[in-house]
Amino acid sequence: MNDTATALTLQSLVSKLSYRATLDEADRAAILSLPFRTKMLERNSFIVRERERATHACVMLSGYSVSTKMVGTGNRQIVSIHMKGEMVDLQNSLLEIADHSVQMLTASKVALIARQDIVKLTLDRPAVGLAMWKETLVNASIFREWIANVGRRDARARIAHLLCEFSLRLKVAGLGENGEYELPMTQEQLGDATGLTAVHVNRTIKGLEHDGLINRANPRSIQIGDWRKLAEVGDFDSNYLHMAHDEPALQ
Amino acid sequence: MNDTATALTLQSLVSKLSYRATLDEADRAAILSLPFRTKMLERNSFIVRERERATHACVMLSGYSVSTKMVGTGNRQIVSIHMKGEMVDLQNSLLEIADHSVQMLTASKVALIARQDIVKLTLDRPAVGLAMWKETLVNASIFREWIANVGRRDARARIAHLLCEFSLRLKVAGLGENGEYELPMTQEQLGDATGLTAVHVNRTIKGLEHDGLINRANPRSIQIGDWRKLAEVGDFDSNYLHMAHDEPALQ
DNA sequence: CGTAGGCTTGAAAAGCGTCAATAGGAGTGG
DNA sequence: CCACTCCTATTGACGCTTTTCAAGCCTACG
Repeated sequence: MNDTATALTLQSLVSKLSYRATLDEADRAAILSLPFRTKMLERNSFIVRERERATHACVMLSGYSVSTKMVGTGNRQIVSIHMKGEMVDLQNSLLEIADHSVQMLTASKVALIARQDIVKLTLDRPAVGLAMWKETLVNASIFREWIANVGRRDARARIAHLLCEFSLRLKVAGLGENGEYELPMTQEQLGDATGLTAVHVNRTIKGLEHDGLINRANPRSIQIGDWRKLAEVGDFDSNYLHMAHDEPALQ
Repeated sequence: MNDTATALTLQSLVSKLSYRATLDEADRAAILSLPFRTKMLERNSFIVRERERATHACVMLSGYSVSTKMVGTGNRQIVSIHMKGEMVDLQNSLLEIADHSVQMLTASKVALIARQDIVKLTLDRPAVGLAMWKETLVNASIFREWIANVGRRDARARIAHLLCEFSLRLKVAGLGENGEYELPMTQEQLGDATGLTAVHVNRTIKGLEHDGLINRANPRSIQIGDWRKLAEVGDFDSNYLHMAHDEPALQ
């Protein structure tokens, strides 16, 4: 399972965890030697569904996925989006009963890691445990920002904020440059992420475009026309992403 | 500093961490011997403010506090509430620059623990690290539910949901019985937690009262008249709190 | 070339916010 | 103990943002 090809597979996880924590050689080696299996998942397929028992965490190797929750009225709320290199579903697997679903936005390749191997790694290499814990804390910080976004900003600011967040996170993931990127979601999904309807998302995006804050060659390709203004409209401050102070994406 | 009186101070933290994780005697002893100092904080005072450098985590020994974020328009969003026995501000202290403020709702006693002592404890006793990590994961789960609450439920459901959450959490903390408890916040603060205005919170609560879902001897004392209906209106399912299956509060 | 999913637009309704005024209660100082 | 003040709760009228419903369009893909 861990042949040369796949020995590099978890390198993206090592990089991710090294970003905010100090890991020594033994720590890195322990991560790379985690037992895992890769899996190709189709668009719209689920890694786990709310209320199911989750047994594996997974690392996104390509594509995008979202964490979602359904509410009583049948509406859906997207609570986070996951990109290449990110660990998904630690929450569900460590806490056993899933409190949310994880669904692919695009066809994606993932590496599955069993719950007990994560626990064992944490106990054997506490520095790695601390690093994963910090990742969880950063995710929690993003959740807090999303609560504020959905709770206290109007539609225009919510969308602008999300576009700014995407811009930075995609840049860090190597999926966009100069404020130019492909939106990873439909307008309906943008609505699910911002607590708006698809109709109103549409009107709001067109409004931002009309005002020159963004340009769109087609509905999904975003080019930020005026970062400063967009960030102002979206009340965006990258602090909550807890990126390194010398992060190139922040320059 | 750790005399007999204060040796029991962190017992509430031991209990909290033992709730979802397995800790042996050495683990418990290590937690109890954490260096700390206690502090009495006034109502409305801050433990830490957004963008400041946080150096200490703290354990709530009495009273209530909230984590808040300000948005551009001057509005405030409460992103979580903290009760007796809970660890606050791990996020801020481990990640260094605070992404939110923590403010007392009531006069409260807290125990302050230095960041480096938490890190050291994690590295020395990885099982304790795992336990604290799990607490962070549960908090993250609550954040996700709040995103869904604020994003996809109407005012009536939001308030009903929050009242249900309070009921369970206060019962677990020993601060309420039979769906009867004192609301730890004003209607303005309820609005900040649910993304509504104080005026609309007032109308909504009165609506719930009018329909017999709750009773109020005075504005702050809540008695849930019909738990089942209130939970239905609030689309409340306690799964996201990740309580033990045999938790008495769930019976 | 036909179909389905996503995008766009309009009109009307609903929910919630804003503004404004009043009332109640707890704490403070005289 | 009373008067005063501040904070919180309550209520009404009005307006605006966002939703809902409905229809048409575009584009990728079979």
